[in-house]
Amino acid sequence: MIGIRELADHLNISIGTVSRALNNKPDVSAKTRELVLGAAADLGYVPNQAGRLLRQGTSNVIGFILATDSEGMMQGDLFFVRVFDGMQSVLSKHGLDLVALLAPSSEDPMAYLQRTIARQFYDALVLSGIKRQDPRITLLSKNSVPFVTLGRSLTDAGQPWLDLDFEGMVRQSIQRLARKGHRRIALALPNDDLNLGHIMLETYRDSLRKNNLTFCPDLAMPTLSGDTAGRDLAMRLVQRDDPATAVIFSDHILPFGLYHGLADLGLTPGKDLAIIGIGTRLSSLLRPSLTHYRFNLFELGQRIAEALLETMPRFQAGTVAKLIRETVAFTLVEGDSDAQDITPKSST
Amino acid sequence: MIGIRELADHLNISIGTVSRALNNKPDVSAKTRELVLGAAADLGYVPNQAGRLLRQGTSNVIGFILATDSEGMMQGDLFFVRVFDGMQSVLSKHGLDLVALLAPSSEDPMAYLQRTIARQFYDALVLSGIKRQDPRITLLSKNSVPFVTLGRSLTDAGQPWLDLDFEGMVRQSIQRLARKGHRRIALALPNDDLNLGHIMLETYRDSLRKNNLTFCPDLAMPTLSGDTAGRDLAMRLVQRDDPATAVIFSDHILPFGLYHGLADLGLTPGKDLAIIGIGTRLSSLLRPSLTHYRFNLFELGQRIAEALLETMPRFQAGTVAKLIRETVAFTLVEGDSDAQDITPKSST
DNA sequence: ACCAAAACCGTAAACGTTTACGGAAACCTA
DNA sequence: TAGGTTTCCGTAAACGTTTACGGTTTTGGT
Repeated sequence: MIGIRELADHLNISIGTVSRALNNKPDVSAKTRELVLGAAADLGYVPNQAGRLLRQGTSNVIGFILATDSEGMMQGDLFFVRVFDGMQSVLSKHGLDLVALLAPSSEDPMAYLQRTIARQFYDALVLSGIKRQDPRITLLSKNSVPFVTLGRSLTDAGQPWLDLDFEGMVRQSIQRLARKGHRRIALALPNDDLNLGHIMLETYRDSLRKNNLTFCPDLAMPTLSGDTAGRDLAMRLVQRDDPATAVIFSDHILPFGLYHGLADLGLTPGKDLAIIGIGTRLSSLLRPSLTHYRFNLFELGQRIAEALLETMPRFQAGTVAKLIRETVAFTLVEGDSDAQDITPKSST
Repeated sequence: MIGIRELADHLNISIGTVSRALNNKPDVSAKTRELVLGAAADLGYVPNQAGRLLRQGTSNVIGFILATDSEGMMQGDLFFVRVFDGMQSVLSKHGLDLVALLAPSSEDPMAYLQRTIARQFYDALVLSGIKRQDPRITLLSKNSVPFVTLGRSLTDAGQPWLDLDFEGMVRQSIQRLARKGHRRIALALPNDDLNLGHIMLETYRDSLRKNNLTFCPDLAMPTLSGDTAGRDLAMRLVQRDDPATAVIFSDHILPFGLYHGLADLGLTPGKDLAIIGIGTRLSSLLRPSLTHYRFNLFELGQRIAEALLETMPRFQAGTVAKLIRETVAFTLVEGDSDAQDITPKSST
């Protein structure tokens, strides 16, 4: 492993000049610059990151802190892959690398984060699995670590955030369902300490009102995530005096369980219960086909990366940083799971 | 952010002593050690990793290089989460951290790896998505980076490897199927440049022979991964002169498409075609229930971590390193998808 | 040909650690 | 108490890089 010293000796040149040549600094002639770059390529020189990090306090590495929920199950599963790709497509243009940090399920998230930022390994961080109240945000802010959150929180440190447009999803779903005559539309809510649930609930109430539907508290149903949750939910939706005729959800695993829960009850999705919510590639495998929303995760990743760059002092040269806070749009994949119109015929 | 210098000044002590106290080195009295540790905790001192890395060339960080296949889709999806957790449960005991490296889909894997090891950020690496011939292995070996592969390869640098027991899976599946009268057992093979496919194929041939079944080349079927592949496969299996009566697979997504492919043809899994292969939690959602094998991923992670430690000079004090090369066992989850006995009745 | 300015380059300090080395103090033994 | 041993601690060098500073050479204008 060759260092800048050897490279300099090899060219009979000082290490200062070599460094300047490599880093596109001025005060070095075009000729020697070429020479240096050539030799660097030939000898396979790569700057040692430790030395650089120590000297200028910057590592060119961004950390993406993945949330692991209480069951030790990564939130999102196959969700993040495209997001990463999108981020990297932007970051690599600026010489930045991206790594994923998996908090051990055995360790307290705050302790882990503390340790991580104290190490000073990462130039910036992305926080996911944002809680409604999230002390991690204030911790990062206090230590003035550049960061972006994937998700919104009541804890606000003025940081940029990106999020998926769950409001839009709920609003549009309710409109679709209302138009087809649904009056009893249920909402499957995620873990209560995630802000997501609150956002959805609020949109749900508001949107019901706008469609002249009455809000019924027991139709806003807290739901576990995971494979068995869907079956449970199926029971809770239809085995009651006033069954729901439709359900909206935000967990892409849920419909799998839901479908089978209905099947066990002898019911058919889209006929006995309208189903609509967030999906992935996998969702296309359901029959009857699931009406669901997909997000452009690659684009989301790109946007996160851009927001990150804005937070890093290094990239704010001249231009005043604008605070990126936005939700990314979704596209509807129409299926049969909410196709049926159940409006009572006016002429009997 | 406080450094060792400040810590030393605060105690009117030299930085050398402070460093020794913190690192459990001898040559420091019990009294001052306590003092130092106390002050460090009070002032929230955490050693700067850059300085340490530069001085002693070790970062306490392990990199897990995740494979991204040609479609830019992470191989494994929700597969790796438990593996990570298992690794961390071991690594954290030795003060090591784990990060996941996602190779950008736009970059050549070799170039990425080259860059990564040149940076000298990681004390050891884990390689996944191992190819039958894998130049990455020789690259790491040449640069004498401690590493472990998750998967076997023909390219052998004497490194430790861990793998799932696909041989066992295939062997046991064939036994089960043969016992129930199946004569035409198909095998869904993954991407040809993965070693996995060759291993499976070899076991398949061998195992057929041992069960007095004839090997029929057109039943060893190359299969894409992804959601549509299952549907295609369904066609190819049954719409032919001599349909297969059973199929074995190693891709946990496949059965979802397979089930629907069969449904479209008016056929029922377990009745018209026996299905058995690798599964995950999600697999339990299929109906009729899927007979599948699950691996203890947490344990696999632990084992990988142990193998890693063996490769790191730091942890080889005294004991001679043993080369860990093993497959982890699986457990069978019995379902209905291969339950039916199709042995022709001898008495009509 | 002379001087000022510009262009280029070398020297050395600095980043925060760890650790080899030597010295001072304390302890033990005779 | 003298000498030797142990225990403890401070000093300074080293890791590989960037960068401020000053010096030398070249350039360009008169």
